Amino acid sequence: MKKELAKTYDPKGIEDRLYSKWEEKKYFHAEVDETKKPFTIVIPPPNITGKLHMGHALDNTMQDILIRWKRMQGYNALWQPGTDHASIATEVKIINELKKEGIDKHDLGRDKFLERAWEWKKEYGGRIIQQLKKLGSSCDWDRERFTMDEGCNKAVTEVFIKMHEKGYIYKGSRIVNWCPVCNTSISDAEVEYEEQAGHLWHIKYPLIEEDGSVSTTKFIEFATTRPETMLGDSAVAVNPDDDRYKDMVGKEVMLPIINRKIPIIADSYVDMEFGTGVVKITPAHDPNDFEVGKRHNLPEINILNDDATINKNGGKYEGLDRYECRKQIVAELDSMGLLVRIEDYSHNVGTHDRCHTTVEPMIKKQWFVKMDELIKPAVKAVQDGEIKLIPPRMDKTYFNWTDNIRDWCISRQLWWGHRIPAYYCEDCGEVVVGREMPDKCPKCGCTRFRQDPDTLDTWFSSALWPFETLGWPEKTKDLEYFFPTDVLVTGYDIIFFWVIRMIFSSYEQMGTYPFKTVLFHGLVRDSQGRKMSKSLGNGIDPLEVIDQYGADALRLTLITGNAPGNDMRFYNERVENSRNFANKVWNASRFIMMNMGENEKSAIHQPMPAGLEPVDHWILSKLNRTIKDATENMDHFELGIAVQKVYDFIWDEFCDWYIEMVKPRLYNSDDQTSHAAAMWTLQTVLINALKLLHPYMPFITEEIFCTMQDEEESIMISSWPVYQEAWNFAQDEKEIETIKEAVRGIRNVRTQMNVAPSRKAKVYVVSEKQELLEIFKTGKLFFESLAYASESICQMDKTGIADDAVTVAIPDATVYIPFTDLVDLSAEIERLQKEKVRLEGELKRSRNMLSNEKFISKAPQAKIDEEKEKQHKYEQTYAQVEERLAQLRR
RNA sequence: GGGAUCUUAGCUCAGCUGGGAGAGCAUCUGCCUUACAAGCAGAGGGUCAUAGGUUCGAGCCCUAUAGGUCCCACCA
Repeated sequence: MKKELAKTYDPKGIEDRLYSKWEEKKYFHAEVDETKKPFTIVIPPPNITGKLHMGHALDNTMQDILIRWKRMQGYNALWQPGTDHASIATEVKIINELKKEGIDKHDLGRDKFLERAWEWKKEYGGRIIQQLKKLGSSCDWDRERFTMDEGCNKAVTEVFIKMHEKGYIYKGSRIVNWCPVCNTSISDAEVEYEEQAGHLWHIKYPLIEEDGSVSTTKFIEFATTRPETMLGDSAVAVNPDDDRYKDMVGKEVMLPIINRKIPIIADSYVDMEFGTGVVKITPAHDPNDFEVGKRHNLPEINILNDDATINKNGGKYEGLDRYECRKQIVAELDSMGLLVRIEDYSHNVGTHDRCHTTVEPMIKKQWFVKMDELIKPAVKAVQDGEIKLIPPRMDKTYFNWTDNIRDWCISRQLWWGHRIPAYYCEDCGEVVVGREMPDKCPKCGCTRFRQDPDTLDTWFSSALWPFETLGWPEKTKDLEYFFPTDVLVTGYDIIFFWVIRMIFSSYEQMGTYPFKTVLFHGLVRDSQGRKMSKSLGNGIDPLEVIDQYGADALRLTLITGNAPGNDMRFYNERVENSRNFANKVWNASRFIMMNMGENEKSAIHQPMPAGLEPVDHWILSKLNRTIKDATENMDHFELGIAVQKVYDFIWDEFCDWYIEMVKPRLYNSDDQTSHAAAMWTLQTVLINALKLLHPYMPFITEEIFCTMQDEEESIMISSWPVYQEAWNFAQDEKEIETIKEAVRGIRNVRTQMNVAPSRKAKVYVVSEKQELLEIFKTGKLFFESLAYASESICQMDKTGIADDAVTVAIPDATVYIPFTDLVDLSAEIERLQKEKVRLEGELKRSRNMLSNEKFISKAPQAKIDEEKEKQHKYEQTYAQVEERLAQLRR
């Protein structure tokens, strides 16, 4: 069979065609099959707001590699895909879209808003899926899910109810991070701290005298970064061990402006070293103060509305924005003589990671998940190694989270998301958690209910992803067969958001952990090591890279030279190298196909023919080792190392040596046996190498595989190569390495002596070891061709070799090349004489220069040194040339 | 403040359990040799951050120092 390939590999057209073929043939689809072992990966669902970025490309390439590899190994491989509703991210997008149309979300109303959101989902939800397909992802698209589809909604409701029944979900009053712009509470993890220049206002409050009057002489001084919160102060605190204030504890101060008497309390939270050692306590607007307030039973006075304007508790300041209020309060305190001084102060301010508004700590009624019990099995899983994190150092990050776990605030004041299945009795306020609106109130018997307006944190549904996608809460066959999944591939940045929550949710609901291994990757950064971001405009669009270089090149680039969990830099030169490699593979294949006879059957299922030569054994042996090593590396999730080995094998061993070595045999049709052996080996090695490469570069390998042979219809369902003893030829391997040494040595000599490529020399291999000479004799043809030798003569001693022969030492042997073979004697003498004259000229010039007093005294030292060095070099070369000339004239 | 991680060739990075210092790009020198110039053959270039220690032996283990990055917490 003889087929032609184009001269360079052009991925355009090929990729889409092959992907359609795979989809049509249902290769990605997995069904329960008890005769096979399952291998399951569940995709980290990309946001429906999303466009494929480099992080996705990396994440999904890694998953696809694992899935394709396991599929080839005979596993029933399922890659479960889907998308995430991403509540706040999507809601913000839609709000912005509405804003452009001049519509406010509240004017639109909840139902209409949700209609818009679903339209959004319909329009953009599929976009990223198309992009994943471009990458070559072999997901089972028949099973595509969405975190807010009916099944997931059922799962979420079920989990909420069960956890509520068990007491893990409760409604509580807590300080939450409140975003006044998004009008919602946000989790700790969504708060970004920014260093901001601010001020420290030193303020004093007057003490209350014994007789109840406000002192005009005694004050207590403290510092604050947020003077406006004084409106909600309910105490002033000092450290109980602080001698300076010991006698003041228990007394009261007068809160100015508001004119409220508040106590001076002692609490160890106060740091004596900081400022004056006094802190004002505002339980409703500071998390620490909240805790202090709880300990001392202080009133929690909320002074802010949800939009961060002052509420009625702020008295005359009601209605003002928090910053405007700050200004006015400072001014008023100043006018009262209570402002001591203002200090510049830079401190960390919490901001909302989506809109960068400064978050406001506020007391709110929210739904929480109690974490202390739930987290225990999640800790144990990693401690006991039941879940392996790769790289293992991620354990530390993991435990860092679990050790400092706080209850999880799961309610969000958003519309787009799973609505909380809690209902409030309109009459008595009784809370009923259930699958649907209750008929009547269990407490007062009335029938009027309203559902909790809040939705759940988007991670609540993501936490159930590994089992809800397989049918839970129904008891499905899929669930029984494919769950728990095998590997989770994700970025280390969402260990807490997602990984931990999946682990405890799965353990709680399923009684088992959701996966056995978590493979982490790092961030893809730009060429300068910066995060790729929209605001910097330094993002590289994976789709553009695919368009320019092909998906295979992109995939290879993302995997090569990167270790698990490490960040990587991305730049085009690296992609070019990958593209070049693709082209290399393409051309090697093209070469092999060009040499296949018109009606020659491919070697794919042919047994090893007789007459294989040592070179053939050598490359089979090398292939065998590559199969073993690469597979072992993949077993350990060392994808970068594995593919590097395949790359090196293909380029360095197969292309640069083996193909060159067999060329003489291919071009010479006299020896049919030798020719056939070479052809079989070429094809066998290529096909196996393609298979090793397929998970990394699925398109090009498939295209070549299908062009080359008709016996199998796709490489992606072919079998993964297996190491076999029959392909182990340690002796031949060693021998060929010796020949390579010799060839390299000869090439070196030729380069150093500047011998024209067209000039062929006689080569003598001299060794006392008869076996070694035999090896050179067997490899005669290719040895001569690689060493540019006209003839190679193997002998045990130096008889007949001229004295002027150039020597190349290799282990156990010496190679001699007659000098006159390499260089034309008279021409060389002529060249050397010319060189001698030139050097004499240079030396004269240099000597003149260095003996010139003006030059020595005025030129910069560097210049002089440089000239001296030059002179030295000339002198050396001159001596060499003279010696060489004398030698040649003899 | 706590933690993690990094510091290896000019650049970007591999280097798995301690024993050969490596790749790609860049540079220099030859080659358009009938698979590939997106290529071939060669070359130069590194006290593996610094200082100690453990070891027969350290890029790899330990301690300290310096610098970079990231995460967490956060003091009014």
